[in-house]
Amino acid sequence: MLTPAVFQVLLALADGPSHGYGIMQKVDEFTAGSTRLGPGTLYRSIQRMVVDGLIEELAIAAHDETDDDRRRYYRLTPKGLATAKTEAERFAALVDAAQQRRLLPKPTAGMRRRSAKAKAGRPRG
Amino acid sequence: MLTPAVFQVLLALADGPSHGYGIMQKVDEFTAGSTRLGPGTLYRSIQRMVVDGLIEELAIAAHDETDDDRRRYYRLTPKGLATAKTEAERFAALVDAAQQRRLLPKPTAGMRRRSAKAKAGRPRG
DNA sequence: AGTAACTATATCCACCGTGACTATATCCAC
DNA sequence: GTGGATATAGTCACGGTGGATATAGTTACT
Repeated sequence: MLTPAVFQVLLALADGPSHGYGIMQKVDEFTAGSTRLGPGTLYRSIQRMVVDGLIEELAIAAHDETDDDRRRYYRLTPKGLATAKTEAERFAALVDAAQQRRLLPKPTAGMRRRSAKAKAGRPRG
Repeated sequence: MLTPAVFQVLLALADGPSHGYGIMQKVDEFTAGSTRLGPGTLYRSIQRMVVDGLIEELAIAAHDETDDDRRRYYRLTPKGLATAKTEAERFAALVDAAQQRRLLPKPTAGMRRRSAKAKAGRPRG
């Protein structure tokens, strides 16, 4: 089982490569402030994840050498992506259990997911 | 933020009152073995939750005095129910984020994944 | 140019939840 | 009554978390 912080970092990086501070902000977004990822937890989690092969640091030239020198960019490894999927399924099972117990409204068709996007590119099958 | 163990106990009790060992088994069910709640964590969590007013112990007469004397039954308090709902929403937001990032298939209308076997779903992209 | 606020990474420490093991006792089947 | 499952509970080491702190580069404002 992943730690919450690790899962959140994986989720943030599933959008594309980012640096520590950027990860923090993304996590802030999709958790709507309900969970805050402090710097201590964040950077320690990143270090552990690199060691575990879930993420890898990008060379400076790989993103954009013109931006802030201090930034260190990371991206998901295939292993990290697979791990994120597995963990997401585990979470989905819990949410499912919560729905069955009426703790959450069951998702009805087209209800409150992001409404404005009619585009909806389906995951290519 | 709730600890994972506490949330699982709340989820188990959302089905109705149960005792410690029964809670353990229910958690085993809806997590499909992906998370195991050991006795140490379970009973300590229960104690904490009683103190915090999330659950309360039932008097023996309240359930069935004929069954196992050792069993101690618990049920959700209104506060526990509300807490479970809040936490479930937090989890749902994470699952939502995972879906938007293609880590999980999006639930399409009519395709309700309430049965556990829908797990694998579609061959990922 | 000076300075304040924000960006960015990193470490330290106390707290506490977890997991695994162990202990104890009761229930049920044989 | 013996054995295995049921049932509750305590102990202990491990480690993730949160918050504070440190340090320094960047940007905005005057």
